[in-house]
Amino acid sequence: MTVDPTPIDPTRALAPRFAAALEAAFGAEYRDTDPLLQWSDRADLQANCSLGLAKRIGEKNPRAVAERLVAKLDASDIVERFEIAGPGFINITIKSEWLAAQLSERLGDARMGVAPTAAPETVVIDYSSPNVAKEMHVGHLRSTVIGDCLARLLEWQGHAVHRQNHVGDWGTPFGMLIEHLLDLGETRAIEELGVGELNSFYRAARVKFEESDAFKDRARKRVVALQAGDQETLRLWKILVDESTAYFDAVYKKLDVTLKPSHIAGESFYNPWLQSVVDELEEKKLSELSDGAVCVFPPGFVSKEKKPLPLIVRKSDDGFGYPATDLAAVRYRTQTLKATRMLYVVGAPQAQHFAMVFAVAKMAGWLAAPARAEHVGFGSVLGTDKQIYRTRSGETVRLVDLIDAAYDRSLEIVRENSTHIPEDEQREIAKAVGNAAIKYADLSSDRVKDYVFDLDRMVKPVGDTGVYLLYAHARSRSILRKVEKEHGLKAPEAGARLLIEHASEKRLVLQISKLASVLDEVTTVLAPHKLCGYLFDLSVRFNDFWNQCPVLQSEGDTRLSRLALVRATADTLKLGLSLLGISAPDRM
RNA sequence: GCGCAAUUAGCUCAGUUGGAUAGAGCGUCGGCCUCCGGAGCCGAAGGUCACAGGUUCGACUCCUGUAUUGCGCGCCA
Repeated sequence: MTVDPTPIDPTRALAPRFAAALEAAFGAEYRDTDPLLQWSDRADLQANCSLGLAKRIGEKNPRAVAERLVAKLDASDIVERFEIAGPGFINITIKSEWLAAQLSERLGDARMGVAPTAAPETVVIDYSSPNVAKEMHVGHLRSTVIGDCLARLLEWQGHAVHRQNHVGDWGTPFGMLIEHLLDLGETRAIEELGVGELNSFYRAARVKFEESDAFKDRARKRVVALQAGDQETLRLWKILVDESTAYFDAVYKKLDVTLKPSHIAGESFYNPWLQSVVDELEEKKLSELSDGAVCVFPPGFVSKEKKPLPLIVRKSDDGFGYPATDLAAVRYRTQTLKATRMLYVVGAPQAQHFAMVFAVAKMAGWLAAPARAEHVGFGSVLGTDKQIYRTRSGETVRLVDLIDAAYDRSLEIVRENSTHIPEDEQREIAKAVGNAAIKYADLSSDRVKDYVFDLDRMVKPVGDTGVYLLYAHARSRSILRKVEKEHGLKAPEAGARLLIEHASEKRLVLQISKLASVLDEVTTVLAPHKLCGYLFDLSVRFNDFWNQCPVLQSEGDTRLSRLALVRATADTLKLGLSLLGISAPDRM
């Protein structure tokens, strides 16, 4: 006995019925016409295809087209009634019994009836990418949160996901960083880095570099030694990398992010292949020498005065720039990791850079169908003054300070509202609340736009916030706990009888039924904010149901049925939140 | 100068492939506790979808132009 992999979603269940009706009414060539099924605020669903069809058929009256279509529709098991409205919209009311049966079958399923993808891929997600010996700041927040969400989603759908943390662990700054480390002494340097004092470490090195010619000279020589593979220099470099890795790991744990040290494949990782990238480009006659630098001029990219825009693969001083590293990474990911989909979760300003890298990679044959790469760009984090988010003194904000601030505010709120919960559990809840606040605020608006970071707003337990969703979830769990304790009733399992009687119950179940198609859309267009919107709507409908349909006070089949709805809601919220990277406590 | 993106209610944001009356949240005002958790719910006020043209049965959505803002544009990553 296998569970029907067809999702509960009535738009999917109806799609083949429409295809058949379109063929019956207008001929085989109309079978594949999109019925344009949409969720509707005037009915449960609406189909908008009649208006376009009328034109194609040459029928003047779209209402007549709708009538012919409805006459051929065989869906009485799913649909209670079709109504033709306005110029020819088909409004659809779904049978409550059908919805109930669909949901009942999937009750208690860990995937809420959503089947894994039929076409699993190997997906590389490049995200977070902090710099070694440098503080993580708000700029890393978005990449980390968005990338981690996409990684969870795609993995859950059944894809093989490779998380790739492309940390900045190579390049000229390491000359001055290593020399500064030597000045401090290894022990003290490790101490400083160990407690996360990366800002002051980096800044001190920078100041010396700018103020002292002697230091600058040492730094330059050190860079040469590093690139030449000098053992002692590499050992010192490794100290910086290891200390930073431990620091990043602590931040990820704090933020509840799935990145681990093993996911790090930084710039240095690609060093062995940089020359061969250049060689291969030269062999394929794709590159040319321009002012002493090895450049590729991908077609379609022009700078000022219509000059072709180069991707500088090797600089005139023979050093490799980041384009070389990025190209080596593309080649590694398609050829070694066998990725067919690559996501680069990097700020929107780098759109042109990635467009050029991908174009060159295609020219070189490193990025060929079915493999494709997508730059998952995102906007800047702004302060409430609409300027780039900074501290009052104008410095960039440390990511850890931000997380801590959210945690502190959350703890205040939890202490105020959850006096019945012991203190150690309050702290755990506050961690979840703080992370929910930060992540939901980041994920809930269209990622490509800038967003305003407003801690006061995001930790509020009211409104469209992560905390509101956690509360809805905790309320639902509270009922399930209570009914078990007071009445000895367990949460209903698959097959339980569901009675959808009240309008708010139907609205709730319809919302639950959308999960599969929402998740599909979210991973297709890489838009976590659509999942946020879905979960917010679900919470609103649940709270409405809560107010209108008493569970514990009801009896018999009604109570069991409502319990099932509570369980389905709780499970859906928990699942959806977990895919966003947010953990939902059972009580708060 | 060229290119990319953005512009929707006082504020922060949604708006599906071009579909009916452009939706939420916050804030404001007014209601709902003999009721499972009030961190909740319901209602009201609030809009020339930046502006001007165009495409069509129909435009927040597509096209052109203008304005404003942000970001890119050969050896920093």
